[in-house]
Amino acid sequence: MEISAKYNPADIEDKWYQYWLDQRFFNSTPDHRPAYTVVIPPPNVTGILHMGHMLNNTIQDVLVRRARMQGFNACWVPGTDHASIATEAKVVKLLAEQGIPKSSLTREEFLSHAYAWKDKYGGIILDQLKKLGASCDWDRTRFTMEPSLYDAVIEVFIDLYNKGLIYRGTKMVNWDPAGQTTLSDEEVIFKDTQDQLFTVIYKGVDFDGELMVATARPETIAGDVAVCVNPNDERYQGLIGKKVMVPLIGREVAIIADDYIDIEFGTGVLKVTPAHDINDYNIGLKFHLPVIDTLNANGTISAAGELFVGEDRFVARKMWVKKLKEEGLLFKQENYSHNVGYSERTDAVVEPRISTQWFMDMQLFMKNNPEVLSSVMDDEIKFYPAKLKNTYRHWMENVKDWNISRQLWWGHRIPAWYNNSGEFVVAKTVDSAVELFAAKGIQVNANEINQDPDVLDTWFSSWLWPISVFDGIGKDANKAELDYYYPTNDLVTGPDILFFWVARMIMAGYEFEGKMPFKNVYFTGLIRDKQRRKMSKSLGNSPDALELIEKYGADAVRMGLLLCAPAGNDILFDESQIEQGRNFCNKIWNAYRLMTGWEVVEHPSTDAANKAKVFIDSRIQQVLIENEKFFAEFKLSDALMNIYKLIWDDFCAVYLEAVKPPFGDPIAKNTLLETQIIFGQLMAMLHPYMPFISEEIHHAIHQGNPDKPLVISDYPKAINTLSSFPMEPLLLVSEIRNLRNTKGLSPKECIQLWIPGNASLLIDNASLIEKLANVGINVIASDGILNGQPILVGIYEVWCELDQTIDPEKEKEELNKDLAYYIGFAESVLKKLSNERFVSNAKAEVVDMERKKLADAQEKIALITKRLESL
RNA sequence: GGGAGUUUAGCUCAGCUGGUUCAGAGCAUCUGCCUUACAAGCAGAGGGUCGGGGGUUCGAAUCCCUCAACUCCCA
Repeated sequence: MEISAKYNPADIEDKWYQYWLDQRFFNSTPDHRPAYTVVIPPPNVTGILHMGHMLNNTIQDVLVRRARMQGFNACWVPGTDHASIATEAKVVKLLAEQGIPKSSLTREEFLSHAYAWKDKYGGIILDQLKKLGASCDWDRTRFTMEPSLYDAVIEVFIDLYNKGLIYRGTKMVNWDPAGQTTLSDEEVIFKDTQDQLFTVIYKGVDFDGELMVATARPETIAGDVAVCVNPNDERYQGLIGKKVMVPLIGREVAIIADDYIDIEFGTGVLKVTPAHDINDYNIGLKFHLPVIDTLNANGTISAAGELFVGEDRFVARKMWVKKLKEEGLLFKQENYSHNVGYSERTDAVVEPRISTQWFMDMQLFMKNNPEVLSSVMDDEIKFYPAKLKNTYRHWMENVKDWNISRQLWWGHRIPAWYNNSGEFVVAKTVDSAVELFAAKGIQVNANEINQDPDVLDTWFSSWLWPISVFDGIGKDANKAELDYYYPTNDLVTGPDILFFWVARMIMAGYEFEGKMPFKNVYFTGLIRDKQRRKMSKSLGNSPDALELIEKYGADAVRMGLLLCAPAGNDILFDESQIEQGRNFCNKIWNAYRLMTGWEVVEHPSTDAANKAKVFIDSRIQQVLIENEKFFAEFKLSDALMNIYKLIWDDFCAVYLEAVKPPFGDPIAKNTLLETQIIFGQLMAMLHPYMPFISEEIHHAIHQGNPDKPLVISDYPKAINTLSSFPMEPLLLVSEIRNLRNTKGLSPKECIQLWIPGNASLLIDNASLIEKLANVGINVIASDGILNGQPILVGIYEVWCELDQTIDPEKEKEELNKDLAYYIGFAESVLKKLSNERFVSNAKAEVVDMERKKLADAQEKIALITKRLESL
């Protein structure tokens, strides 16, 4: 049967994935083995797979598959997040396109639309992850709004409220006029924005003259309740306490003084608008000023704004400017760049707004749970890369109360109940709410109280994820399962959700379980294009993830993504990396193809094959040892590169070439057997990275009937006792090939080589050298000198038969160059060694090493000198 | 405005607490090869004052100071 010279992943990947699923290899139930647990960062339920997901989930899969092969009870829990504001925004948009405004719908109607949307698109992304090879336990798939996880969120809210950690309060919050909801501080993205700074004239009421006030937001002038200067500002000393007229509005407001004012900024005069700026709000509190809210929830001017009522704030700004100009009240306008907050989800400019919302008391929370910070700082929870510890600490030490209520419908509804006079209780059901009212001495009927219409921040549910996926919250908690899988081992996620999610999972872990949620956090980088731009739809630089898999195969995509993905570094994506992955698959495929073509015969292995086996065994051990270290530090790219080189350079280029019989000849049965075992080991090492092709080869070399499929086979273990293979024989091979290249000799032409009798490292491996370099080896006396081309290998000088006469001048030139280098080198080492302070201060090993370096160099110098003399 | 980080070959990155001939890897490049596993390949080669300057040290890519450029986080 002819086997294709090109590896064809499409034939193979679906077959094995289905097989793994059918055999339930990804499923986990608690047993006697130690658990290895990963919870997936739940993607948005209606999301589709993009490059970031692929990177993130490939990393998780590598970790999970490796752990599974190492004998852990590996459990990777998949699932999706309801993504409150993101999903609601999508549904609202879709309905609007159908001509249905959200405001025309009842809560129930809207939710049924939202669920319909979720049922249609929900979980697509999980199926896409299967294409990637993700070895999740799909029976454990969870959704943050499914009943039990919903209940967990509600119970946690009630619990925290009863502990005094959640409160209802009125303060300035971030308002998203597009989503028409409040946001947490983390959901506000500050961006440098080009605006205009307007200098507006405020005429004096009880003094002659006027004040110049600089503002970027003239549309909020109607909300001015004072103007403020710095008490130390000489320009305005006489004016404090006097009054000015609010332009176009005609309200008289006082000139007050406060240290907060920056004398340097603008004109040194601030218009105080408590409803629309947090700093103004604080000044307002201090001076007991009224609050005039001139904006509606949707960002249009409210009746209190008096002018341009109903216009959007940005339209109104232009109208204000025009009108001020007309009235001669605009002194100047200039370009101005400053930071403006945007909604993470809707990208609308966020408005500061005074509002009554639910908050979590972070001060108290952190006081109750000091481990949240200390566990990370003390490396009980390890961050990779560790530099993010600083960021984490900084956030933790400055964290403000968490606004957890959202004016949305898609989410976990806040379990608070209000009576007609605005009093409230927090209870899971209306009945218990009635009882709680009664306990407070308030008699109400169930139909007299209303549940809070708002829902909770998405992150208020996902912060429970590592616990709630095991049903670990609440009185019916499945503690046995939780104790087995929790704390989870590794979390793989992006640094962009360090505060949103990682920090809060740590908080929830300690608050509700008294334990960390995970032991290690691996932060991936962002995927960017080759020009370091972020991937985005509008730039069109984001490749379709599934198309890539289709074109190159999942193994190739996985390898391409991981080749250059150290923790915390951005990935500069380029399709050529995936081509490298594909080429590697092809290389492996052809190694297999080579083996299938051999006829087998019962005779002993060749000596070259035996030597090659010693070589490859030692290399495998070396890589296993190195990779254990790499994995311990989450250096997955380095470990992969190590395996790549092991397979390509050591196995294919050296081992297979050495055991390969001459064309048409059969191979010794034992050699083939050993080759298959070695190939199998290599595939096992590769399997976490490239699961499909490794499984395919594993089955193929066992004639389709291995003891166990690779996915649950043992990961090869390092044996520390194996001695290493000397490098000299392969160096010599390389030198001979180089010589052939420079002299234009065909690789087919066998050339004779003379090796001195004391060069045991070379003589022991003569058969290997002969096979790889196509030479015939003759052993001569150690001090014999022959005609021909000398080659220096380590400290040995070997001679190569050449028909071509060599140019003595050129030869001398090269030898002199070498000589100069070694003499210089020896001198520097000698200088070091004759330095009293070096010998006394440096470690003994270092000094010994230097002595050996000197000895080797001197030997080489002698060799070169001898050669020069003979020319 | 505050904080963190980065700067090593054309590109992407390794080089841990200073000391293996330490200046490395992969890719790219160049040269020669259609050598019956693989041209998605084989063999070989050439690339760097380790951002600039200063200092500590017997010894600095590595530690300290300073300047410059870039990135991220927070307000």
